Amino acid sequence: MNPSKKPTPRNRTVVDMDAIAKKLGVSKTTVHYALSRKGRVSEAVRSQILTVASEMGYRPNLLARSLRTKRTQTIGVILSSLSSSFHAHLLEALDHAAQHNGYNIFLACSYRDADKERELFDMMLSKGVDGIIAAPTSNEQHQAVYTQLGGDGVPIVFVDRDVPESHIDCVSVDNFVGGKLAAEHLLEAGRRRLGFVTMTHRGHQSSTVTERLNGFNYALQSAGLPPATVWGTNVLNQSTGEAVGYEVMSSALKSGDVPFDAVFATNDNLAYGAMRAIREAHLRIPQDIAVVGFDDQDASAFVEPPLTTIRQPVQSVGVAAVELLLRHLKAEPGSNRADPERLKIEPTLVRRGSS
Amino acid sequence: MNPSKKPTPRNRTVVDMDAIAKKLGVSKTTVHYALSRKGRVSEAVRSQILTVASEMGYRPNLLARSLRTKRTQTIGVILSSLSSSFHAHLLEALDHAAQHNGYNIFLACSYRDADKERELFDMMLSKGVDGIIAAPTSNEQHQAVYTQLGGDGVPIVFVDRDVPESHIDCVSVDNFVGGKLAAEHLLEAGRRRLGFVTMTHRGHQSSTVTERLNGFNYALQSAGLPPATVWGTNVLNQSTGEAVGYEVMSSALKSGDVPFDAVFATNDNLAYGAMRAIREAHLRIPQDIAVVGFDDQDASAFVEPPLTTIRQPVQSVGVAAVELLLRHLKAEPGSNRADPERLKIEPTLVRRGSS
DNA sequence: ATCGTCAAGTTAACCGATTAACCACGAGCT
DNA sequence: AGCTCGTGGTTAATCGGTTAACTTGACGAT
Repeated sequence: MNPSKKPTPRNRTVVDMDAIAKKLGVSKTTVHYALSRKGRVSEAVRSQILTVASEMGYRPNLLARSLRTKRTQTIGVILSSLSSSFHAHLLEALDHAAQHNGYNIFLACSYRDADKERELFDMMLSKGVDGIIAAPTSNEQHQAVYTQLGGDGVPIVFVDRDVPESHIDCVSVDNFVGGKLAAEHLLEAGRRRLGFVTMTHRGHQSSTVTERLNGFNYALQSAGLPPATVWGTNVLNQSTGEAVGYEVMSSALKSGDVPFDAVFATNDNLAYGAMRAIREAHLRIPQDIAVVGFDDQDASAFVEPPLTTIRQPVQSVGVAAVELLLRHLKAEPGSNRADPERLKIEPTLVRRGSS
Repeated sequence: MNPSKKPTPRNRTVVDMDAIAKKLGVSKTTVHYALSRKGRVSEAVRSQILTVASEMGYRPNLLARSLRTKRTQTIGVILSSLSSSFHAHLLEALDHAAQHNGYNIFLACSYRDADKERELFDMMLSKGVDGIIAAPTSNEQHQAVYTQLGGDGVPIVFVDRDVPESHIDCVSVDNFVGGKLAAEHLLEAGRRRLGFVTMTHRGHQSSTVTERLNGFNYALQSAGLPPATVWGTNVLNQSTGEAVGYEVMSSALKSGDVPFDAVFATNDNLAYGAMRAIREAHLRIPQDIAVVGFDDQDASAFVEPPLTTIRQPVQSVGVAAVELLLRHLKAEPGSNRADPERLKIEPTLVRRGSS
């Protein structure tokens, strides 16, 4: 505002506890005790220190504190993507829960690259996070993660994807049940020729998708039907789910005779794309083809027709993950590591117009 | 896997540089020089140190390093929301650009709370981030932020929202142009009775919305038309844009006679909701009411009808913000702070079926 | 008068990596 | 022999906050 008056006097010297101590003629320790209201400091001295500290604009150096106390009040979060609706909501839930408990988030995205993911684990441990919440990208590297956990006593919690072979706690949605719910719903509505729309990343199908498919087929089998036909494609670049769903469904419909009367997409984005392809083929939803998605994104109740979908309780997953991690942080000293805790949260079916 | 064999021998003692030094009978300094390939170390000793380090599973303590070097290779990111599509994509772009340049992200969400935002700035500075990228929530606190910048020489870059009164660099989308594009497009299509759909948070309208409205009205005025009617509502809780758009449009249409032949929504989510309300009122899009959104979210090309919208080049914003910040980090020593750099990135109109 | 106790501070040693400054030794030169 | 210089190291201080252990003086009890 006022360019003639510098915002702060060229204060090149750092305001640390020594600066405050010197100014008041006391020792650094006393300043520390006053600021942390812990040790024995007279009320008079304490209040002086407090005022001087705020006058000088003292700001504690958390790096120094953490170096000594071995606590950073920071939790590392590693996700395979940040832009998807699911991950975005998950991240917000994690941040919210963390902040609520006095922690902050150190974030990194692995972009579904298992090597990068491993690097990120190392990086986070080096930076001193108190714990890590990660959505593991692939299963191949569980061994390494497992070792890391044992190695430094930094608790880890997996979210979204489980790694059954590891000894690491996990909070995830019950994807098998989700797939089963979708199939049961479609069967109930009289559909018999069911398709499954999905995608793989660099040749890798995520375990969540596999579980959804297993649950889906389990329900079909229980009804005496053969497994669903899987329509999918592999993507390398970062194409959107919508585009993939559209492509996959378009080519499935191009064959001439419509091979199914219902499709289950492994996420809502794929479903949006599939729905457009169905419309463009002049077929009606749900009369000709029913569509069920997975996620229940905000938009799903508003597309045309409103999308029937399996709701993932993202919020709950995030909160549960943070709470689980925090429990470990409090228990701490080489605690008697019982069997890993595997929290499975139930998804629910949301019936709408598309089925 | 093999429970009888511990993953790592109960290695309670930390593996630090001293441990390596002792094991080889050299000094800590030599270890450091070997590891950082900087000082004078013979090839023989260096390779020994390297192997021993990896054998012992040495992992540098970056807290200690940062305390000494005053660099954390970390940039703080403060956003007002994490779950919205725009913020999610922005965050991914920031993370990607940061990682690409050897930095990592310390994340915190302000939840549109200016007080919390200020706390977060403090927290990040305390934790020693090298710079901060923030989407400022409100304009009231620019003064404080300005002071902080001058105070500790930690560079700050604003994204998304500008704070014209501050002396802080900013990368944002040109929202005025965005609004103008939307209006010009609708006028060109022969629409004359234009509505503007928006929402406020806890009574506060974000400056981006104001700019979009200004640009919109500017175009109307240039065409000799009166300003657009603004249809909006205030939200306190975290209701979705879709729900708000639906509510607002429903009540606008309830009046009986349709007061407009086109609406411009300040984001695509609002547009999705508005479109549903229009459909439910048995009006046709675009024949009866044309709809234009803002963002160009992934889903927008796939909803029915495909949504005409103003595309925000989120990717570019993120990359530009990181690069701008990095330039400051490299320039550093109390550099001659010229006028703040204000990068405005042009949005583009994406014509689709809804208009 | 003496000892114990306690409040109020102080000293100094960390935490682990970095870095300026210094040292020892051998080769090369005059 | 004496001097310089370069190589390959070492020592010790430092970053800023924390914490165990110690000091000092006052006061009460014995």
